[in-house]
Order: sequence, then structure tokens, then C-alpha cells
Amino acid sequence: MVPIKQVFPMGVIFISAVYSFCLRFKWLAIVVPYVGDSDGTKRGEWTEEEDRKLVAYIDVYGIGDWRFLPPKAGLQRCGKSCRLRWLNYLRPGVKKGKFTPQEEETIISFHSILGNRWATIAQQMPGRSDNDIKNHWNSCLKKRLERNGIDPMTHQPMINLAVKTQSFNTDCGSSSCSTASPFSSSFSSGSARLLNKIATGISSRQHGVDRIKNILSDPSITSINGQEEGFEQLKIDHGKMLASDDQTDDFLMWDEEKTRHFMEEIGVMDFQTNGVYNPSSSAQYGVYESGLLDDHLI
DNA sequence: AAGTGAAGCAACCGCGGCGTT
DNA sequence: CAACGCCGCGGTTGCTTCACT
Repeated sequence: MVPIKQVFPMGVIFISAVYSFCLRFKWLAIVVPYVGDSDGTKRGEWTEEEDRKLVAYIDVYGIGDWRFLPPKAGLQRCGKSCRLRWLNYLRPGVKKGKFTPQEEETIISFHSILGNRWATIAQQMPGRSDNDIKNHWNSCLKKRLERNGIDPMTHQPMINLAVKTQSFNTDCGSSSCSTASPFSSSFSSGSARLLNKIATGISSRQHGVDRIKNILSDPSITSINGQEEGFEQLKIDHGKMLASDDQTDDFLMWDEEKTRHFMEEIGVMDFQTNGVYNPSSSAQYGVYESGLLDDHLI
């Protein structure tokens, strides 16, 4: 008879070994089934069987009401999860694998105009889902731009912004103002919000893809000068706001009127309707023109 | 060989817009 | 016109893989 003192540690080791083994080979889902929500809907990774069911159902009945699709298809998933799985993975023509340099260039170019409007950007890239593009941006392109001294939100060299931000931090006597980073998070997030605000006005559900293409092909914003003027004005306005004491997240303070004014200045509001966007002209945004994003960096 | 961090990817969550009642 | 519910979008999280030490 083995004393309990000796059995217990052995048992613990055995159980953890089994657990690790199951986890490593994804057998845990079988050994310990994931229950999911209290209503019985399953969550987590999709199995091949579930994929087959979803594809088979959509092949026959097409995409209808996502709410009622799961029970009809014999799936214990919520409609949202089915939709996501279909759009990002199972949909015919969906392109997997690495992004080509051309695709990356296209993403950067569109992002410089549209901001984080991933769905709109995805419409310009057949086969790529918005989730795919978003993931690639967040995990790769954004960091690459940052490494090369380009603010991924404004698509402008960060050096100027850094100087301005540092002066802001110097002016700010509050201990809450971080001086560790050369870039103010509030400015970055503010810029992002501004760009998204602008993009919201010209893209997605409010306006069609054709209209966005028109914007992108508009000579008034494709000219480097026009763009620089716009950002110069942005920086001037930003500087003015920094001078004021009571505004830390300046761009949040922009109302619709001010945003519209800025958009008019950079020529976004008064666009013409002709032409098709050409990714090869992405140098127009100054990113490549600056020489900071050379071929070897891509 | 083991540990650790970065990168990549899949999926979930919460919110806002829009259509319907 | 308000309330409600669904859908789509963007942000975020968590897991796996890979590279490096």
C-alpha cells in the first residue's frame, strides 16, 4: 500500500501531464467539452464538421437571416459567429496566406485616407476580409511604419509631431503627463479619432465605394502639396489647441463644423467624380515620397 | 532542450447604425 | 416619433507558432 503522501504528488503530476498533452494536441475540446453560453451556444474554435455544415447549408439555401441559420444548419453557434466564420474563412474566393508587397502598399495607402475603416478598405481588396486586413495592420504594418519613424495614424513622419508633443509635455506641469514616451498618446488617439471622423463622413454605410474611389482619385488630394497643406493646417490647429490649458485631447473637441472646415481645406469635401484609384500612386500621400519606406523595408 | 518574447491569426465583445413595428 | 432588435464594424483578447537566447 503506497502512502497517500506519495500518491498525491504523483497524481497531480499525472493530471497536469494529461492536461498539457490534451492542450497541446487540441484534445481538450473532446476530453473537456467547452459548454459555452448558458443558452447552449458553442464558442471557441470551429471544427471541420461545423465548417462543413455551414458551407453545406449556405450552398443550398444561401445567406439569409443569420439568427435562424445556426439551428437550421444544425449548428450550436450564434448567428454572429456563423457570419464571422463565413465572411473571414469559408466564403468562396477568400484569400489566405501572406500579403503581397502590393497589397500592403494598398492597405497603407487606403489607411492614410480612410483611417481604420477596415470594411471599406477590404472592399478594395477582393478576397481579403476586413478582419484579415485589420490583423495584418495591427500586427505588422503599423509596427513597421512606427519603426521607420512614420506615425501610423497620420502617415506623417513622427519627428515633427514628437517635437511638438515634447514641448507640450514640457508646458504641462502635471505629473499625470507622461514624458517617457516621445509621443503623446492623447495626440495619437486624437488624430486617430479625427481621421476616423473624417473617414466616417465619406465612407462606409453613409457613402458607397464608388464615392470613396472618387475621393481617392481626386487630384486635389492626390497632390502632395495639397495633402501637406492639410496636415500643416492640422498641425497649426493642433498647436493652437495645445496652447490652451483646458484641452488635453484636442481633436475630441472638434465639432462637425470644424471637421468639415478641415476636410474642405484638404479637398476632401469638394471632390470630383472621375477616375479609379491606382495603388501605384501611393507616393501621393508622402509616405513613400519621404523615402522612409523603401523597398527593402517592405 | 527549455524558456521567453514577438508575430500571426482566429474569434469574441460591445457599440452604433439602420430597418421595422 | 420612440422603442426595439438585428447586423455590421472596429477594438480587443487569447491561442499557436516561430525565432531567439
